[in-house]
Amino acid sequence: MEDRFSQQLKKGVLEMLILQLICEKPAYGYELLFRLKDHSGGRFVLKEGTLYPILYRLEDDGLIVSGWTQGEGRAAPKKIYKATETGRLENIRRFSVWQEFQKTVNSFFPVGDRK
Amino acid sequence: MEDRFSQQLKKGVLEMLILQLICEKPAYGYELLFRLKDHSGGRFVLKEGTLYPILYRLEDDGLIVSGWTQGEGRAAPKKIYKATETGRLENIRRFSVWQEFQKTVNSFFPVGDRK
DNA sequence: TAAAAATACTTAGCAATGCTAAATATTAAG
DNA sequence: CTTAATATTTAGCATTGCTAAGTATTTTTA
Repeated sequence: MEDRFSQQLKKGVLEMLILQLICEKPAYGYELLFRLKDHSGGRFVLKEGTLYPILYRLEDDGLIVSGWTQGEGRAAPKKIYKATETGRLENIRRFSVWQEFQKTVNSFFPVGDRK
Repeated sequence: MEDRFSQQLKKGVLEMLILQLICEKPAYGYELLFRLKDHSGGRFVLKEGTLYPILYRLEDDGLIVSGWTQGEGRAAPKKIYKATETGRLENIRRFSVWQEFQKTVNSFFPVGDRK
């Protein structure tokens, strides 16, 4: 299990990362679990109960849109998400806010501490 | 007002920063509001209702200890917090976790995006 | 071919933390 | 004397990540 601190650090950031992944390439939910896990070197391993509500929020906020795949062959239908133009702009804005945030936080620690 | 995203980014980080400030120098609550605001260039401006519960948590977790000032002159008593040895170790650990976390998150964004 | 595992999505309820707001009390400033 | 600043406390809400469980289909395995 993960400690409380690491858990809290993710707040907000997970949504940013999922939006970034969808901006890179349209994706369906279950697939994102693996892209997140792989891309983070196993550091962000989510259960479905964490991921799907994030997708619903992003859609409610108009940052992504969803559509079901038409039965290709005999595969079960999947819900594909892709970024809207608003979503792409918001993604850029969030990364910029995140970068500023990092700078501010890091400035609290003397340079010597940053190995 | 601040947007939801910026608000969520603070989760966990505020507690880390307050512990860091107290590790640097013992302090009382009200004073920390100003040190936080000044050190962050006005980016972390807390109400008392945000700060004090963080101090109580840090104390409950044994990372800081408190003591009241003896009436110096006719000044009202203040509750001074200082870091315990456990607190100093935990502070170092958290900064290390925070640094790893930043690296992982940043790796999701192509280098070109990082201005 | 029957059982098990993997794929895929949904939902309910809990825990942690930041936010607003307000109450209390003392001291300093007008 | 009234107001503002200092200083601490507490209550209640919103957001978001977590666990857990349920449903349904497809693929693998025994």
